[in-house]
Amino acid sequence: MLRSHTCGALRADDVGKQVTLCGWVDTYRDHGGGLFVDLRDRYGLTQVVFNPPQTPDDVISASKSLRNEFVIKAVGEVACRPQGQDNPRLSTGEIEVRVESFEVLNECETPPFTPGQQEIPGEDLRLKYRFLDLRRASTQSTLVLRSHIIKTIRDYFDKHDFIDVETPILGRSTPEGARDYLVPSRVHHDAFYALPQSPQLYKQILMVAGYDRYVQVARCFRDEDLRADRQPEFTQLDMEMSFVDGDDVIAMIDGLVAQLAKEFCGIDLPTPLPRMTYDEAMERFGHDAPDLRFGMELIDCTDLAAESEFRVFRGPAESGGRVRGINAKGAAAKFSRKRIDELTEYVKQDFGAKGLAWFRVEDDGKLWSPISKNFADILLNKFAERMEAEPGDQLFFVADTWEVSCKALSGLRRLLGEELSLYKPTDMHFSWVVEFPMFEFDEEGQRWNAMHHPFTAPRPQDLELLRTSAGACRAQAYDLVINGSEAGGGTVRIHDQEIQKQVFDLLGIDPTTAEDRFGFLLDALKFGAPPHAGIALGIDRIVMLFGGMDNIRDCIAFPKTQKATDLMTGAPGAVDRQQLKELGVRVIPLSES
RNA sequence: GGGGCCGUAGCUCAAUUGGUUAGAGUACCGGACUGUCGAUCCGGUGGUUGGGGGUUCGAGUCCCCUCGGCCUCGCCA
Repeated sequence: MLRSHTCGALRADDVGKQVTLCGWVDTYRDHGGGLFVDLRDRYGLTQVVFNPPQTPDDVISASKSLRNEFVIKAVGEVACRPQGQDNPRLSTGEIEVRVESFEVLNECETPPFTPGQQEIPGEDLRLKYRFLDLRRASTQSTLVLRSHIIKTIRDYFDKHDFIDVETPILGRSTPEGARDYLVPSRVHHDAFYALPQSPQLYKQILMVAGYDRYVQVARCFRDEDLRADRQPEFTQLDMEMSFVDGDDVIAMIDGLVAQLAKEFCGIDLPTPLPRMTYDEAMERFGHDAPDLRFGMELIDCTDLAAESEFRVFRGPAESGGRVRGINAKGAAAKFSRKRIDELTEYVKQDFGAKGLAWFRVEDDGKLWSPISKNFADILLNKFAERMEAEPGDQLFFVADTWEVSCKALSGLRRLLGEELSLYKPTDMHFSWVVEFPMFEFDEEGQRWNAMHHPFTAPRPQDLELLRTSAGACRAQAYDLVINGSEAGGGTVRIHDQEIQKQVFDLLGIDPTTAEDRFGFLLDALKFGAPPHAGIALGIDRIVMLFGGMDNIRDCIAFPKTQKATDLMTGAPGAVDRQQLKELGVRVIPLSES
């Protein structure tokens, strides 16, 4: 060991000890006669002092060459700081190390930015020089948090008799779900592996194999466009249980979430966590992962809209659409016409809404709007009553198809919730959304798609609907929602071949295709598959939410940019012609593709 | 593929309606200073305003193309 202590270890108790510290020069203050260095490692900062009489003259003059981010080893005695010169902002602020000798372990070129500086550099620079960015205290504490969260999760499942089984990274492409990352096979011309989107099929196989409680911290890959909370490779806490139903899985995760909340937020979370059906979530919030840190629920006014002469409202109301509104309580003064125009543009551009209607509630309780002349007074009063409008409120309405009204209003609700500070940044809310639809209709392909995946079991009482009305069929599926983010999702799996066949049939997967794609799973189901269910949690998102971050890149050591590149390594990059030849792969020029 | 924001010194930012030699803080270099902790003080280096084209007497500023970063719709569970 080159060091006797870390830079976060020393306290007043250690005064008088001879110590050796190693670390990076976080800042230095040259006083001519002497020099102060804040020496940094991942445990903290300790002030090391190059000053007479403890520090010999030649050592002091040598110390003048120190610069930011030099790596040094300093030997000296721990001393109390002079009276009144404690630094209460440092945990080591009562002491300092008076240097007797030191060694530069490595110099540092003038860095593009320093981890100790006040301003955080642009994200592109941080990603290019990730090794510098990762030296910053805040990124280090995030990765420490991540490590601790994962340890808590692992311990929790270990305590509950789960076993950790690794599954392959090189697997087989399944056209379901997201776009696969492909890896060409050298040995087999014209054949490709796919990186796993999740270990879904393997964990079901493990259930058939009798490993009735499986868990894995699994890296997953999806070749889709990125978002603030989506990376092309990400980490799931994947688990599966046999001889259980959905409630058992939910209860198991409830226990885990309560422990995480206790340990990392200091919250005593009552369990079971609240549950809401998908249908209720869409009706009340317009979203399948509603942010329940605040209210401002969607209120249906379709019946009232149908009574109006206003075509914009009456049209959708009479043609199967919906007219719904949200009430921004007491916020009318905060919405300038310009801001309302921006919000209108937002719902139009992002969700295809035709517009955004709005009313201000006047002091006399009457609704006022540029469009209010289109409504009889008596009808306006009904709207006001339905919306629980009080003077000073601002109402927004979207009149459109059910789908557009959900998307536009939930988007608006999320935006306004943040803008109007309807919750504290430290608030945490955990809940479940359950009973998702089994299928969603793909308008383009004019066919049903699995909402989760094709092995999701329908609710027992909905088995009949598989034949009669697929759209109404609800799944034994459940999503964990934290602060309006989908933090995880799982299902009870089909273990009955007959039901599986029906589902495939509905999805338009014929027996030959099914056999070709999932034959191994169907085989396994024939050989004594126990009832099983499971879930996968998004570790990155959970760390992001627990750490109060708004961006998934900040809790991943080496994340990718929005265009899925790594600015540090330059990945993805061109490869040697010979490599391609071995793989039997030829690149089509961009102009031809 | 669509929409939006951004790109000026190593870094963080400023620059009036399109107007003279593009500034500040910090970093860096040199000097001063015996206790600082965002040290201070004095001096200095540092710019293809992301790149290309255009409009104009004149472009950091306006227009077009392009590259890059971020947010978002589509996509994705």
